[in-house]
Amino acid sequence: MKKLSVGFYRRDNVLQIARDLLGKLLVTRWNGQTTSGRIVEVEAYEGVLDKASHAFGGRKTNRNEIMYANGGLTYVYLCYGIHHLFNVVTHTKKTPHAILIRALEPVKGVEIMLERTRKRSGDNTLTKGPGNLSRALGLTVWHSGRSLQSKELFIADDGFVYSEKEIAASPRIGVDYAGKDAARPNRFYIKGNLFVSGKPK
DNA sequence: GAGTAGATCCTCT
DNA sequence: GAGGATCTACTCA
Repeated sequence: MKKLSVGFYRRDNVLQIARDLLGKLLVTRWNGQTTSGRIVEVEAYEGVLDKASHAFGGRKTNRNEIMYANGGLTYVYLCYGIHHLFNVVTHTKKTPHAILIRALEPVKGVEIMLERTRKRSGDNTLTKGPGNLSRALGLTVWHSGRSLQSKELFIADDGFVYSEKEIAASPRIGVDYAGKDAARPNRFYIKGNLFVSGKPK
């Protein structure tokens, strides 16, 4: 198992990176508690060109300035006053691409996730959807702007790969306000995986 | 089982 | 002052 290098995040094709993240392990390690999960659903946000992105048209604020940093950082932000959404910043400086991690398949520390989410049994809602997965891994805005090269928080490759035919693309979720950009097929997920958000098949 | 309202608060205009 | 990259629970059938 090895950490993904910064070179992985700094490529220019955010859609390719999003697709490559499927099957990788997202690992958090704090307070002596290790939790990890395999990424099964992501959404790519194409910076200034994408109306659904916080950085559309070159918008830059205190909140989203992390998107303008070099790839390989986290960008966590609070949505609807309740949910923390975990993103990975990609590309290099000045190009605010980001990838939203929407769902994981729990691998390690399931009990810890249950405790954090106050659930009793490990059903498939534990890390289904960006709000849930952030809660399960203990991610908050406090972690925004951190490096994915640290030992507390990183994405690793354990050699597992999904085949091309297991991966599906679709429009993104919850971005209807983005006009025609809402129809972009920037969401990638594993077909038939129980932890992918939306309606189960 | 499906559809909808309410939660809840930070950020930007 | 409005609205958002969401989730849950409750209603109704």
